[in-house]
Amino acid sequence: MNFIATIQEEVANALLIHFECDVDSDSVLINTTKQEFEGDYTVVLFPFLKRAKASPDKLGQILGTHLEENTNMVSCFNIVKGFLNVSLSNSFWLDKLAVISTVENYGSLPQRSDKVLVEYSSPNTNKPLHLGHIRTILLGWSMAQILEKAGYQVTKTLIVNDRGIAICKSMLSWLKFGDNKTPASTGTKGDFLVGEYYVKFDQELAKEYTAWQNSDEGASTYEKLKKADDTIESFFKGFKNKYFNEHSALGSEVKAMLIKWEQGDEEVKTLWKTMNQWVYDGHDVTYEKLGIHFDKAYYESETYLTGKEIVLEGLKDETFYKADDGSIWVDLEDVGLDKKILLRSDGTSVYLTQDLGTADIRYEELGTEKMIYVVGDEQDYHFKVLFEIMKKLKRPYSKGLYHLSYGMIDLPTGKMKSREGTVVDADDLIEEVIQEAREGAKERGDVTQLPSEEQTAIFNNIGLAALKFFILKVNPKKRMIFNPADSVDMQGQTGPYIQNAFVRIQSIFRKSEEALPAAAFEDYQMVEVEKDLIKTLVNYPVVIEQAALQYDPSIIASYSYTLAKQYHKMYHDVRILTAETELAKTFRLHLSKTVGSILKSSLNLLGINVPDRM
RNA sequence: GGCUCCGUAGCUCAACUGGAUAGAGUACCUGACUACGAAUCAGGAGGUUGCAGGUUCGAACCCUGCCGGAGUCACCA
Repeated sequence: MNFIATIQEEVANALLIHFECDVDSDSVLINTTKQEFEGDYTVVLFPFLKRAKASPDKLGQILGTHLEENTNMVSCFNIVKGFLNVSLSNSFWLDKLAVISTVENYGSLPQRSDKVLVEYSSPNTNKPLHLGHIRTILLGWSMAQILEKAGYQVTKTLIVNDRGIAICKSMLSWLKFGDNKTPASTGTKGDFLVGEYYVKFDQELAKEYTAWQNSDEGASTYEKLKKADDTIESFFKGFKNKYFNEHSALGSEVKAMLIKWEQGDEEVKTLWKTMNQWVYDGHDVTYEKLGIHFDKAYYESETYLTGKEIVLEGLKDETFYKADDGSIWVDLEDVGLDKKILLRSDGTSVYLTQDLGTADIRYEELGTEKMIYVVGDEQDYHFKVLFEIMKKLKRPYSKGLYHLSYGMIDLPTGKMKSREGTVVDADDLIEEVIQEAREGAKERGDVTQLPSEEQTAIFNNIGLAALKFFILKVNPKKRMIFNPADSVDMQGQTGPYIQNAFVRIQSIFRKSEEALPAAAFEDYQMVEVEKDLIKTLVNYPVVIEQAALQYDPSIIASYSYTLAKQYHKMYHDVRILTAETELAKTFRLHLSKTVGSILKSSLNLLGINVPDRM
């Protein structure tokens, strides 16, 4: 099947036979030939010139002739400036299409026994999901699909940060200012309702802090602790944490609540459960709208204790050490990192503790030796540390850990900040793109006769395709800029553009009455646009492997765009149902059908569905 | 300040991991619907790849130094 490897081997063979050069066939670089030149694939000759002691033209001539004579696929070749361009024969490509069109699940890689876990989303239980979450969710979902296609057994998970001081803030705030309002009583989505009280807490705290700054105590603290270059403003900005921990009335109330929670206080736990459930219900609605789900959820509240045990064990076998105040640390200076705290002096856990526990629990339950964390790049350091600790603890899965680090999404106005109210809520954004799709479709009028539920499904489909493709087409590592005002495009390099190619294909098959004849078209002489499509189809498994290996869905995104683009061009350039000959028609119908199924398959890897009409 | 990442057309992104004249989309200008769906196709214009050196047959990519931006360096998560 892999003819590229065959070409590489033959080139290596020829070098050995004709020039006594022994080269590894893997090191023979084969590129797809650029559009401007004639040929399908290109052998780069430069690396062999010195060793073969031959000019590029002579070397190319000999290699090309060798390929012609020793493979049954090369039809001709040419040499341009050190590049050997070879063309594969018409029948070679026709064979490829015949095979691809009959293979079930084309593109799937052989099944492996490896189990992989993908973690994404990781929400807090005190606010709604926003644009940033959308990127993890889409990346995680897509990555899971890709890995499954690449043969892995995948479990999709999320970790919910359901405990800690932040959650207590919204709880306390609701108790104080909530008037017993519930999602049901107000008709507000649960995550938004809880989010309101979380924000409210910060506002009240800010008020309290301002008042304190103007009090005698505040003034004397400033005089006592200010540094030479401090202004009043800069001082109090820097002092904020300390104020919250040592002086704030609200602060001490919240901390008291956290302690009650840890002690299992009935009243606090009940409130905690109730409010968390409001948020989960809200988040579930958002996930549902996005068309994604999880196989299993983990909760920090259920894993942090295991984390503590791991830390204590590590202390026993001296992987970790205890400081004078009783806090427990790990020293990672031998691998170029810092010392990190794992357990506070009062015995409570920190962020790292929880992740240690979660990983162990997952491994025990699922046996996944590969775990992929889809988390923003602001946590690059955290994961470096986490993975090093696991190595030190000699966990069996420590070699299979990967942080799929993605860049933050910026707005044209700069960074999103929840405190400044510049976040884009996921729900709003989803509604917006669907609305956009709705208006676009209404204008075109192709679907307006359909029943309204069907229309709604189509609009959702198109809007989400636009949004998902827009985010997934960008390399995850890169920071990206998102302009919600322009919302998302539906033309050009977009999700709907690709969907449209699929819809056109469906439309053809609705119109063609006869059943598709058998794939007998050996004598058909293809035109360029048709061959280009087959070339792209042939590449599908390679692209999947690459995307899986590099943890990068954007590779799939650009692949499906290329395929759609080539199809649109062919559709425009040649007639299908009214083709010149029966042979051409048969060939094009088979080609169309295969392109359609690969478009569907590749979009599916991005979490995008294809409609039959739009 | 230390460490890490980033800088490509007006804008949003590519570039097969060191290969040919750096490609797409968008916006702008032109052309193509009585032809299988125009959410389409074709053409034009748009670049000193932040700057300066270096490495080699060849550099957006590797090395060095600047300039600009982001992240991180919490007993926050």
